[in-house]
Amino acid sequence: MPTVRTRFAPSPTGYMHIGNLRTALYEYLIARSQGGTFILRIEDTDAERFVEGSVAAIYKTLAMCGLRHDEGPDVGGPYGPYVQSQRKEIYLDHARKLVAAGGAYYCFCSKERIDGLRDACEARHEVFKYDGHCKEIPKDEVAARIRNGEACVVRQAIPAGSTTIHDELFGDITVDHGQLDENVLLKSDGLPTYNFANVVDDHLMRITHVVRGSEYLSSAPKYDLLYRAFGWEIPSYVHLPLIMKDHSRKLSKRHGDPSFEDLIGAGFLKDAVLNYILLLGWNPKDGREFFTLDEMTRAFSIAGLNKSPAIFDLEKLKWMNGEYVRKLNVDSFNELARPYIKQAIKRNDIDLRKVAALVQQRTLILSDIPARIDFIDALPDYDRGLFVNKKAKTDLVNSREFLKICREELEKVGTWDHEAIQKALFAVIEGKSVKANTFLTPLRIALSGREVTPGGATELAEILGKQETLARIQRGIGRLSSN
RNA sequence: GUCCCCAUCGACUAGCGGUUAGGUCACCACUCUUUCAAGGUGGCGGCACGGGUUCGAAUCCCGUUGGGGACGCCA
Repeated sequence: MPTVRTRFAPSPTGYMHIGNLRTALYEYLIARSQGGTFILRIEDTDAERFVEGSVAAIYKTLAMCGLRHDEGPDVGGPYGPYVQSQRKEIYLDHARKLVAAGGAYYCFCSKERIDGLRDACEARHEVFKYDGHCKEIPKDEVAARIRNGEACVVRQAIPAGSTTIHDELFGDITVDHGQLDENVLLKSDGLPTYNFANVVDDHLMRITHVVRGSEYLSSAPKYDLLYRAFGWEIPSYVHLPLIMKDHSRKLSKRHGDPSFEDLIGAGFLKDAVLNYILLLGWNPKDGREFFTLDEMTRAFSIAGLNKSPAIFDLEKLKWMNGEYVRKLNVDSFNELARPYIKQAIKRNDIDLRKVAALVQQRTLILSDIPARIDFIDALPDYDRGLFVNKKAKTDLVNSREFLKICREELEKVGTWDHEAIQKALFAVIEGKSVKANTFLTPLRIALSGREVTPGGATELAEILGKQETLARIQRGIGRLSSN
């Protein structure tokens, strides 16, 4: 059995879409799970849609996600070049061979004529198909017209009959050739269309598993016809279900849906994103949900792929991201969260590592961090109504009393660390037969001006420092004393 | 419109003739707690519909409905 070879073949037309990344991931996994080879090929045959910088984005994303390719434009390989715009001669040569073999023919129809045909069809509510106008031009006339420099394209010749393709996921699908259009394979600029370049390259690069989105499923019979006309072996097809925004719309940048770059920019972890999209169309059958790339490679099989489209659920991604954030070791989290923490905290007397330790346990996405901790920099204005909490059994009166006790006790604390603060306050709590919650809530409110905070009262006090803590307590007492 | 594909809780899914239809997210309740999270416990909620086949259908077949995809000198 030949080794499995898959390829990721993106067009450099913009950012990395979630659907693209998932396709790349599955292609990588199909290859690696069977000890195979993963290839990167750039499909840049449409000069008009080329976007500067998108090839760099492709490299960056693949590298970031650990989807290392064995062959590609940047790393080379035995079947290069791996950029389609550099393979022009190869396509031209193969187009000639295909014409000679009867699988294609030259077409001299102008774009205007085709457009006219298309418009007429549309007016009659019919599906446009090329009318075969140039199909029967004699060979010597074709040669003469080409010699004269007349513009032409190469079209696929579709014989009568029907084709049954085999897909690893969808099984056998039979299509009558009457449904198939004789599409352009080689454009008048000499560059191939996807239909042609894909077949030629996949064959020449020895791709064993052609993995792509299910939007290509209905044109697969045309590719089979091409392989056959060349006398080539047909590869295995794996058409993947689409990723949807909701029941009726594809996930797409146009609708404002996030790209991979967007998600990373919003504070999602790449491991979480990769793990989440793994599960959008594939499952391990044993209920496991968390996978490192290595674990994915070991667990993956085509049998676990799903046929129906999956809706991208940002809520579940957030949950999963939170799980990943919590599992991060302290140093990694520190490094990742530091920019977000600095965004909220400008003071330089705050131990940012301690802030990070608090915030790590309750962060879903990194970009949520600043809003949770900005009270550390400056105490926000707050309503004294915050001191009234039914569950904690606090009200204006006992809050004021407890804050005064806090002030007294904390003033006496020498070395300002968490242990000392806790010791001082809990000594009072134990002596007063009051719940810790009741006693500490007023302090937490006074220190933060917030109902919800990362960390408890003692932890906030430690981070703020003695002076600031006492000042804020004083301010709380002031709030509670005025009428 | 034509052709192709798909169909289990709101979402992701397990199930491949006999299950009280299972898990995860979300939601709700309770619990734990120095707030909120996290954790723990429980709950809500589903086989699109109609025919077959079968002793027995979520599972197999047909149809209906719904949804998606394709129909470019785009990929």
